[in-house]
Amino acid sequence: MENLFEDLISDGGIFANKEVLRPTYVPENLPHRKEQIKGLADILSAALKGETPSNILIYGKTGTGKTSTVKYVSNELEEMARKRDSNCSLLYINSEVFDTQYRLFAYLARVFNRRVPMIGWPTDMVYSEFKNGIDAEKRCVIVILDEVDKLVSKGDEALYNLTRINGELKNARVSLIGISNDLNFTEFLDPRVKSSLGEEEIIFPPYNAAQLQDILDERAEKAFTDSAIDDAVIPLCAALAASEHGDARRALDLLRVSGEVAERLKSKKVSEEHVRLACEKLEMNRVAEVVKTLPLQSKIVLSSVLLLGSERNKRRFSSGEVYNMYRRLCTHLGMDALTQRRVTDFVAELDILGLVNAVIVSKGRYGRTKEISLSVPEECVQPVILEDYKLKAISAIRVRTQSTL
DNA sequence: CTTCCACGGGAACACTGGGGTG
DNA sequence: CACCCCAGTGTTCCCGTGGAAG
Repeated sequence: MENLFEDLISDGGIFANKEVLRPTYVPENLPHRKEQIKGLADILSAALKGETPSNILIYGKTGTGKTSTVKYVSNELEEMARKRDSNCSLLYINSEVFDTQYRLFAYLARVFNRRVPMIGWPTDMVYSEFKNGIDAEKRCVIVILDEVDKLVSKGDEALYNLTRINGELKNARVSLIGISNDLNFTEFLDPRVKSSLGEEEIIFPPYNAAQLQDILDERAEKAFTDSAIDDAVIPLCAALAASEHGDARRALDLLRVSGEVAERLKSKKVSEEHVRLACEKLEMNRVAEVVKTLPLQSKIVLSSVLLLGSERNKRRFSSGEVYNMYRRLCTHLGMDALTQRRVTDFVAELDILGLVNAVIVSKGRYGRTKEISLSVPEECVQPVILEDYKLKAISAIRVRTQSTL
């Protein structure tokens, strides 16, 4: 009797090491980023000489290698610091996780062995705990704030304090590296913060198709077994990703999923067809993932658009229609409806997430609305929404409205 | 030019989960 | 223990505004 897993683990030998294709993997060679690596290293080398490096601001869209580059350079720097016995450390902080002033300082204070609760204290107290903690010995600390725009969206006080902290320290020195997806985010900053944080700027331009191809080639070498992929596969992945803002992460995902698809289809080789399937699958997953993590109210708003779509034979609806349907849904579900104002915010969010398309149109004499339409296939959204146990009752509405047609 | 309706910015408020103090 | 302080989040309230049909 053959074991159930026999087939599944004796892979067709497509992958040699799949980890290489994961976004968290930091390669030892980053193609087409020589300039940025050198720039970063030049600035940070000051830390090894016992000076304080300038603050750095790093710009670039998603998947342009910002995080990988910074991590790579940090590793090198830390290694050298260890060799030379200089007290210099780097702290990587994802500002999406520590997205408020309080949380950021509380985390930093904890890193320097101060006991600080994650909520409850006045912020200035947390701040001075952190300050005392870091100043306890002579050292140089480089704080890396990834996705720094997320932190700024809730006020720039945190950054303001961080950029001024050196003036209050006796022993330690702090420099900052801010990483941002948004090229314009400094516009909302206090000018003092802006000039201090942006002492040095490094830009990561999107990769073009040829560069993406180099990246993929390099990784594919390690990830796949010999001649497991068709010659056309990598150029295709590169081209598809390049058409979407040159996102290397996406290109790598595409390549990995293509391989997985081929594996599942028991194919010996990854072909162009597999890439196309992978592309669809990724898009489906993306939508499903986004919908799943939506807040409850937002799901209801989305359902309203969905229901309107199945009730009338239209695709675009005015915000009034959507809001009415939303109220109906809420009463049906036995929950309190939010105000129209609030719902417009949800619609705007859904718009940004790309689940819905909303355009402001002025109907002259008859005022102004947003025309809202679903911008992803219905069958991607519907099942995911019904997964939410609080929204099960929606399926009942659906049946009823259809039978009244 | 008026008129209409929802858009969307901003202030205010409510609530939560934690602190310290007497 | 009761009580008030604090940051953070989600919400409502208020209101000025845009812009084409009438």
